[in-house]
Amino acid sequence: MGTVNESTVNEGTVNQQTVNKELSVGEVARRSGVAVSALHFYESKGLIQSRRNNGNQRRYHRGVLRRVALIKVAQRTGIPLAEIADALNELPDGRAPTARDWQRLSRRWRGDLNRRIEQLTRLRDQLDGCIGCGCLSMEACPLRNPWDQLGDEGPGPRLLETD
Amino acid sequence: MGTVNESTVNEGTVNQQTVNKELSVGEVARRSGVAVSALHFYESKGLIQSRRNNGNQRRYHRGVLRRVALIKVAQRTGIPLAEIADALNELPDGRAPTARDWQRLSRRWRGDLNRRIEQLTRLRDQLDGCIGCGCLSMEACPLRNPWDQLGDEGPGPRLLETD
DNA sequence: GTAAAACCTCAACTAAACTTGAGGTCAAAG
DNA sequence: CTTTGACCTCAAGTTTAGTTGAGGTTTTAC
Repeated sequence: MGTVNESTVNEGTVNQQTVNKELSVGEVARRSGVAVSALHFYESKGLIQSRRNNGNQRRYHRGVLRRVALIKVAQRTGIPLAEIADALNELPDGRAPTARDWQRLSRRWRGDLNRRIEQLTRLRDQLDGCIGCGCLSMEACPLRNPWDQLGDEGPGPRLLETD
Repeated sequence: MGTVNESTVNEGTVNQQTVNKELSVGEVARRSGVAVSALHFYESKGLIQSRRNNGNQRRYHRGVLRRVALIKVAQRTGIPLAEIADALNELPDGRAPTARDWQRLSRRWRGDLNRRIEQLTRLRDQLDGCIGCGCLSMEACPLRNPWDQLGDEGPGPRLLETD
């Protein structure tokens, strides 16, 4: 064993470049714009999966491209890999994810993204007035103060910060 | 030498809690919400300065509170410490920074912040449509594709990503 | 059939932004 | 005056997100 050409194993009668062809790690890297080492890394963190061919090389289902795409998108929104992994692991295990599955993820992250955008927007709106005018004192300035989250009653004004 | 009480050295006739009093690292930590170790760290990176008293303990000018405030604000906008340090080092060296000085910093960071907000907003606007509808393929989806920056002509559409 | 390109594993390194700990000094309170 | 808490320095550890390199195997191309 070990000398059988993969294409003999994997392909039926169809052309090489067809839908069913599995992807090598290099191909995924090229097509996704993510380094091979990063793909290895993602796999080690459970973000993507691969099967191995006869020679122990990774072979990816085409769906991995979408997963990687999603990972990158989520990262751009500022979500850490661990959370992305959690979310991805809630995708159905056996079957390929449906549009509805992707939508659920999308909604989940959209919330985070919205919160992040709001936070930054609030920050921006205060930046001029606040730093500019010189009111940026530790106790009085809404831009400042570490009690970012509402709830535990920190001293001082978090009027704008946390509304 | 070494036994003189600091208050003898530093204070005039005025009450302890007055304007001129220098702050210990612990006080700065408490008032700024930043850990002592972080203040040490900031100092090592040139973000803040202190003088030392007789016993080699740090004593801070009150202005440090504003600097720390600014550092935290800038960090929230996603600016790395090294860049914050650069910006802060452009503040006047001898005199205390004026409102105008702070404004200059403010403007500088406001730009970054705006760009970041725009990026995230664009991302959000595409997230539903794009992930939701299932168009998230490596080649065609504007959410995806690594050529984030316009300029070098990557293959494929970056219409929405980079406009 | 051989050489180059691609892959494999595993360990170690990088960078940012700090934190923790050890071992020792200083200062404020009783 | 002594104890306790605040400080000091310096080295090492932590987390996130990977990259780099050594040493070895597989695939692909001529």
